[in-house]
Amino acid sequence: MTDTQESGTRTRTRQAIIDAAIEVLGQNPSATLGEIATAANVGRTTLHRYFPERSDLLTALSAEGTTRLNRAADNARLDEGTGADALRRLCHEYFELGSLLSLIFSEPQLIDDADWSEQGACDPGLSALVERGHHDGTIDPELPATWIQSVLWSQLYAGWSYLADTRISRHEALRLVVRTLSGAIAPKS
Amino acid sequence: MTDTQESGTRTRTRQAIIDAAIEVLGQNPSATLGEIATAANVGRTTLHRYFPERSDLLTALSAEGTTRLNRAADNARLDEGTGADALRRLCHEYFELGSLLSLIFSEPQLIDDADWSEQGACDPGLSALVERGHHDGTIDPELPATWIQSVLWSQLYAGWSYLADTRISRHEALRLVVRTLSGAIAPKS
DNA sequence: TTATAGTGGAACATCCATGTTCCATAAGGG
DNA sequence: CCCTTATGGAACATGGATGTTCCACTATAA
Repeated sequence: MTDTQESGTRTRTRQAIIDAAIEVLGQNPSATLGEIATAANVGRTTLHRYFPERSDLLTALSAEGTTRLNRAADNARLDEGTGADALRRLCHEYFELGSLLSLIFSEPQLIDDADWSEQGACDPGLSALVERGHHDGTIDPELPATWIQSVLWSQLYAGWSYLADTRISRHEALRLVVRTLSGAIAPKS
Repeated sequence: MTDTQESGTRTRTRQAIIDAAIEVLGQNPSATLGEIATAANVGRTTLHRYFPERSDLLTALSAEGTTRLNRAADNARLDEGTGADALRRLCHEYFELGSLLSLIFSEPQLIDDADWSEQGACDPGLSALVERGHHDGTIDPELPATWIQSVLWSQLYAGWSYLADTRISRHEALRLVVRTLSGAIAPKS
């Protein structure tokens, strides 16, 4: 490697741009590079200096998104407790991702690791979690893991939008999400 | 009025463009007018003849969407039976809207009647339905109507996407949606 | 068949996001 | 303090979507 290192200033600027991009693109996926630069308190020239093409920025967003997603999953300790409890923990962790939720939801192809996402597949950790839930009786056995993944994400997105649109507190929004998600996956009597 | 009438041919062409626009924009909200024209089997020139500007087409889509939405709500007979049953019927009807679901979900401002949507409000029919469900014990009283509306739409969207992404049948997708939605709104024991 | 309504393609102008270059200036490390 | 690094603005080029005009072609009705 020639220059694996980057100045502290550059690292900070780069991160500011990525953060701003997540916020802005999360609200409006077709936002302009100019808007992103403004949100990052940076000139459009500077943005191009770090990410020559729009696709370069998207690639960086993909990496950042994957990192945050994995960190959240780690924090949720998916292999502990019942399936339903693990899913609720994952829901809590993911909810903290904020605008990244909207971005991933509206531009799924940005993340979709080549790993899973192969037509009908899904996150392996989630898949195992659901399977466990099917057996320990905390997750409706009629619901496949892929569908539960869809429900989880759509509920998270709904909750985040709800939080943005109403006067509700973050805590209350999360409570609603977890409550409806819990009911959705619960085995039917 | 001078010419409230339009030739049969023109009416058909106009409708073909609107239908195509719903399909195409439902899949990709930033689709080109050229793509829409192609999908409608119509020249781009013709499209401009009916809708001089893009905004004119969007206005027409708004009207068409509202019409279909209202028709679906009528078919669901929201004032009959328990709140939960009425909501399930509405879910069935809305699911039939197909690509319109995606379009409304990704471009909510297209529909948002000035009527409701006023920060924290929602469809009055739905609101009444939920209130009824709160009292007849079929809908979790902790869930406000606005949140239930969010859940309904996000579930519908999830189900429609799921249908598009997997090899599942339309009927099976709807079954999953109704099943999870029913659990989500059910009063907790 | 003739006249009219409806259509589609080609060519053109325009706008806007994108990407590039250049330069003056500000910031930070030595 | 000085020199390198980093930045932001202005100006310009480019490409794609949009909107317009014009004309030839087709179908339909009289």
